[in-house]
Amino acid sequence: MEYNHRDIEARWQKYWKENKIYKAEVDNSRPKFYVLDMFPYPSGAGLHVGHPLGYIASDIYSRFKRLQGFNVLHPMGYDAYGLPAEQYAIQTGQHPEITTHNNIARYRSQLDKIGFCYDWDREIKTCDPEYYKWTQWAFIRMFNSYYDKKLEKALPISDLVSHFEKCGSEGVSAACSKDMSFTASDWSNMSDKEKSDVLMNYRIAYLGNTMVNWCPKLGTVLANDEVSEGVSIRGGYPVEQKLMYQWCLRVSAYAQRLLDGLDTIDWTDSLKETQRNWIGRSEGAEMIFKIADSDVELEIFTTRADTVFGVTFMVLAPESAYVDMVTTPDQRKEVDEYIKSIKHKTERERMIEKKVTGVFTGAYAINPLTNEKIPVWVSDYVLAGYGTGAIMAVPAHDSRDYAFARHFNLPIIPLIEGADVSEESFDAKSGKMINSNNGDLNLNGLEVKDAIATTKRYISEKGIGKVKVNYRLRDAIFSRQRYWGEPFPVYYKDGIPHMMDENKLPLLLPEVDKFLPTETGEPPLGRAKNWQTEEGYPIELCTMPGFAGSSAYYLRYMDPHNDNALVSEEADKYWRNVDLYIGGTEHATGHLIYSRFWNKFLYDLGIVCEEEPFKKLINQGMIQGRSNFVYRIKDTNKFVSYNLKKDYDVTPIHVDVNIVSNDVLDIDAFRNWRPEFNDAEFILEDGKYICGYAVEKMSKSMFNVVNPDDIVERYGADTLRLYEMFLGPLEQSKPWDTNGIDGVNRFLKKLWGLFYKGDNMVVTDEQPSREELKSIHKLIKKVTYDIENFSFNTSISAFMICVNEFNQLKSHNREVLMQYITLLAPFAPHISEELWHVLGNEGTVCDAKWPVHNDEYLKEDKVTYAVSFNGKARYNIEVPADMPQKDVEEKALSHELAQKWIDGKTIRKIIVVPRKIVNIVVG
RNA sequence: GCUCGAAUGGUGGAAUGGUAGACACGAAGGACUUAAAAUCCUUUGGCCAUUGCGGCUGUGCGGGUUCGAGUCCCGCUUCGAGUACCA
Repeated sequence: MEYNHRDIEARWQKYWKENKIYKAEVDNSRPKFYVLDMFPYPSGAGLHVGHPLGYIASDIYSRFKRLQGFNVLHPMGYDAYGLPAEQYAIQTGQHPEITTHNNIARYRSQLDKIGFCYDWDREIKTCDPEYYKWTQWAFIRMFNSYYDKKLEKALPISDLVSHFEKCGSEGVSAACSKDMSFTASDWSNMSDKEKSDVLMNYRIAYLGNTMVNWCPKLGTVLANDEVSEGVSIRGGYPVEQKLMYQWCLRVSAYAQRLLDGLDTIDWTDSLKETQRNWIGRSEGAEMIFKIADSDVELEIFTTRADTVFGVTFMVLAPESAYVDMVTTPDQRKEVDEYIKSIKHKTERERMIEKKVTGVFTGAYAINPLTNEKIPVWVSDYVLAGYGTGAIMAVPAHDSRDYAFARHFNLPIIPLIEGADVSEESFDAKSGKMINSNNGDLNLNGLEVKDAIATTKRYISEKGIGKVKVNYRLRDAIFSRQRYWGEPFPVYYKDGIPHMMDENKLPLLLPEVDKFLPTETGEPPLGRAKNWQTEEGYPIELCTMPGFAGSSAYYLRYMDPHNDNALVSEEADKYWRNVDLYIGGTEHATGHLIYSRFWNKFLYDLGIVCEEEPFKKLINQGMIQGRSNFVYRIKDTNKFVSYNLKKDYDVTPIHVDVNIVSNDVLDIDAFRNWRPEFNDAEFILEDGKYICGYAVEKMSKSMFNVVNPDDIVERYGADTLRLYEMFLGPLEQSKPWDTNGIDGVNRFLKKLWGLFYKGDNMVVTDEQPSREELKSIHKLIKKVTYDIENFSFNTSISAFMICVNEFNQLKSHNREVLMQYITLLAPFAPHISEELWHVLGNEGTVCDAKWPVHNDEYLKEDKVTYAVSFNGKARYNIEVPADMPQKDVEEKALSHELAQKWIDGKTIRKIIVVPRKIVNIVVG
């Protein structure tokens, strides 16, 4: 019997599906293991061979854990809301739901062919009302909560209301947009609207006026992680800053916990570092600078409290509220003009120009340590969104302040010994302080580090500042002016937002005639008929962003059909959190922050029992495309082979990689590929046309997309799975190259050959030989170790070596082959399943037990030592494994070649590394 | 600019501080075949020697630690990823 992957794979996939082999249930008698893939956005292009890389890895690990006796939860679903479906809907009028469902069906059929062990009964789609009900529910809970900074957890907003009723804002330690101060009677005298506004300042999901990334081309707001270098990540359209009244999530309240939590989880250092940078904790001081001849006080944040003696001017962000407060009448016109000129520049333009601009406000501040009057300027290099939107400028020790001072001729005072500030600023945080003594506070001679601490202490005591920690992490903007997203469960009564009754969820996404904004510029939901509550109150027109649906999907998988809770207590207590999460790094500052935030919030509410959602995370590398080129001689239809092209004037042309094999062009296929190549002529080398190649992104336009379906059809899913893993280390990015796939396919055929010679089964039943046992136990040890370390490429090498050994030993032993098949089952489940039955087993290979190696079989009778002189290996000696060290040394020295390398010199030292090396030091 | 990561044959890549290049692809030669495919065998880092089967050299560059460094430490170069007026 031949190895026929088509028959085997189709048959077993059908069997697994019909018998629900991979169904997972809560089972308190067995330990759980939760393996999760980042669920895909089902794009119209379908899967290419790069997509399943991470899925194959997680599938191997899931099957491995299952064989080890764990109860494995391994689900899959779809992140179904997203811009492409909506853009497509705008162009074609087709409802995004239809597009999305078609794409999902396509993804599903592609995934099914690869033989994953997903429990498809747990499939979820974020656009399914049964699912997004819980996204809306979580939003309501966030609206009804505030964050207590002292207790470091979210609490019901009603607690805060009771506190206001009793004591006003006194003693409140809640995370808020801006500090507020009012008494209990102030509170009781407030109107409903005023109370609502005050509470908005504290809610975790709140409406706020925030500077947002507005993308005019997409007609919507974007979150910080959806923007890169001033353009939208999806589409690459310019993004500008705009003040808008938007729903936001108070992620910033969780900044410290998000930071601390990183120490408790097993993620790569680089990913943790990315999150740390994104959270951007900086310890410093907040200080007050009084404005001369005015009541206004400027509050600034600095990490360099030691440099106050060198502050020679202040700078305000153009958007700062301070600007209006301090600008003098005679400077008013100039300041207004400057701010206007900044406003209609996009973020991108500002960044590209990098020109020093600014304007004097006419006001002077007083340096609290020197009592000197220093000018207050406005400039766009100060950001409104960070700190207080105002800074103290120390040109000698900050390059931006330095550039500004140079440009506007402001004084520069060096504060660190030996710092030469004639050409550039001295930004280093080290050195001895100078010029820093006002009689009361003397920093001179101190190291920068100590000077910072001393100054902090001093300003706290004098009441001119306090120690403060700042975070770069912003609140997440949660409104999108789009159609294809979760509707907010919010209605407005007298202009005050109210949450809908949780029991009436889900609030279904309404139908609209077009997927565009209304004529009056309202979001597409403005087109929905009767978009109001039963009582006639209008419902929110924005929808939620893409990350809403993906923030808690891993919890829903635990209990996907529960209509009464996001996840039941029983399911949550059992499955707890994700033990292994596999996905790309691109979500480092988006999904992976939001999910952690969302989970921590639910943890505070007592809904989930683990504070971190993803215990271990592996980032699989990207699979790039490998494009092929043909070289057309200019102004002809003649193509010259790669190594001969230097003699001609040629234009490289992308050629479909599917008609190229090992860089050799299939000439007939090429002629048929496109009409203009029908009569193409070729200059060949050795009778072949060799193509050039380049590594590029995998995309249709480069003709380098390889579809997994084609590989499965030709070689089989098992070969695809093995080859994707064999390609290189999981976490490394690498180009797809179909050259070499024959190697793993050959391996499977060789394996098959251990069972069948022609049509005869050749499996034998005698006792396995010592060599066979040694070979298989070596493999058990290696493969177990490799899977645990995600070194799938090297374990496949080990499988190949073992098959070659069996072939040499002419080994067809049933017992040994059974173990081999079990080890291979995670990698190549179909052929393993088939051979498992060939060996006469019932059930499925999933019922097997993962073998454990026995060191007894790995013991050698004899050991080879490499004998080296001064570290340079010269010859080998073979000795009995249990030979004492002294005798090994003697044997090494008694070798016929020993004298040659000792060569009259004396032996200084002999180092014996057991079973490895004898190093003889001579000299 | 800052942070993190990487650099090993023609190619993808192996090497708990212990004989660098496992395994695979490709290439070359051979066997089988009328022929091709498939399969099997041999060779394959470089240089020299191959009627002496061995020698030298070699993991981006320069130092260091060590009996011994691809691996550890210091200083560079190049490439990749992330991030960026964050005070």
